[in-house]
Amino acid sequence: MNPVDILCRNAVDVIDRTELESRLKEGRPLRVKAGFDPSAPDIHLGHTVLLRKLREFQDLGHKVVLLIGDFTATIGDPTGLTKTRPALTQKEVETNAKTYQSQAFKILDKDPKKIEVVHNSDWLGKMMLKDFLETLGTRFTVQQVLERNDFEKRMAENQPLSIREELYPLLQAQDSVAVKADVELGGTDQKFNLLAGRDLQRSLGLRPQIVMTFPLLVGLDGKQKMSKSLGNYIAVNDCPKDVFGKAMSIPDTLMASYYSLLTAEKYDPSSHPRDAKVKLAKLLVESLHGKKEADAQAEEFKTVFSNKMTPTKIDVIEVPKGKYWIVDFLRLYCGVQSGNEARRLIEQKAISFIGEAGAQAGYDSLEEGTHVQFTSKLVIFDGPVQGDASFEVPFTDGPIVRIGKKKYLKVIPS
RNA sequence: GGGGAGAUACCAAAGCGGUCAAAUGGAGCAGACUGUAAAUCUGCCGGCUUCGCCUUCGAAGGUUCGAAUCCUUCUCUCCCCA
Repeated sequence: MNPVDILCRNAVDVIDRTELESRLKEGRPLRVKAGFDPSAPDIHLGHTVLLRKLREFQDLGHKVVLLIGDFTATIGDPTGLTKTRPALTQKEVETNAKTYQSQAFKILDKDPKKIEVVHNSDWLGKMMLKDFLETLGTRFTVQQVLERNDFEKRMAENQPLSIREELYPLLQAQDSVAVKADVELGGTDQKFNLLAGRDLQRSLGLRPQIVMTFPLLVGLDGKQKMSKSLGNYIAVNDCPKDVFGKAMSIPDTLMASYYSLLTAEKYDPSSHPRDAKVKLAKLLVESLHGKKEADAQAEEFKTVFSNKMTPTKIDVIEVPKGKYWIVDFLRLYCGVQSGNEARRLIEQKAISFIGEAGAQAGYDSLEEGTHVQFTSKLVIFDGPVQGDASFEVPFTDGPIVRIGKKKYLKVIPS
């Protein structure tokens, strides 16, 4: 494949492709900009679609300008939102910005010749109101900005739209001028902002950047774009187990797009959906945590879900010696939100104690998989243990508490 | 500056004096089933050692035996006119 085809793979818009071709022929490293607003502490696979593309540019010898939008994050990109985005404090932004960079480097090439990390507070933070009004304020009209799809939508739905949000695209455009971008990448929802950069450069007599947009990765729910705030994401920093598990939970219909946007492999629609998904999950774990983890997770998944066996690695909880009422026990040590939540789980037979019983009263005769049942006032174990809502810690060998299908906790007396 | 509409649980949205811990949908959790933690179906979904009690319906006061529902002030949002 020639470089242009590689770079344009998966792209939705390339404005303009012939320009891109001719600029690639100039034989110098192009400055390829992509901006990320550190609005949440971690980045997810949705971001990696762009990061992977940036990496392709790097591999072809170009220079990535990774723009951390620490200034714009305090504004809040209104893209795709139907309501005002809460602005972050300077401090939150700073913390997030740090983690962003290290996470982005999981995908990007760290060679200083191939990357430049910049923060837009360096120029936007210093911009005087006068400069702003003269440079940006005269080059865009309100109508142009309001053309934007989501602004239009918000107006139509009588949702608030703050002036600050409205100015966001202008700031992003200014970023392109500041970093002298040859190319800027973004999600399809960024098209307007990216084009604003192109317009501004042109109107300032600079070479307009080439704009490339890429599909938004659909989140785990199969409906909305992957985003932190919707909770439908796989984070770059998720542990291997979560990456694998979350990947397995995507709807089948998403597999083709995940394959093409997140892996180098091709999706084979004729293969068994489960196998295809296992392969996908492995590839994703591998890209973030390495091959070894990927294989291990695949094995583990088979054990726990396909063969319905107890997982090999279980989180351990330390519980001080003493007697516990089962509801308190779940709430205090097992991460159950409230007493009512614990009751519900018990009623729904979601709680079981697995393992060799110790000699202590309360659960000594529990069989493997015994259910703990809750009736109006008393907690009654299914087995021979009667009417007592409590049980003892320590155990000679603590039981494994199983909550639902997924969560296992090994109790260790402390 | 003038006039109108609105603020309900994680989100959306009913309710408009007691039967409201608050309909319904989505999200979430659990269960059944399956090809997986897909899909589908079922149950749960403020808190509390729970036949009961406590705290919630923008905020603060007030009317009433009783308020998410009525009144007053305040805060915020939207629409129309200027």
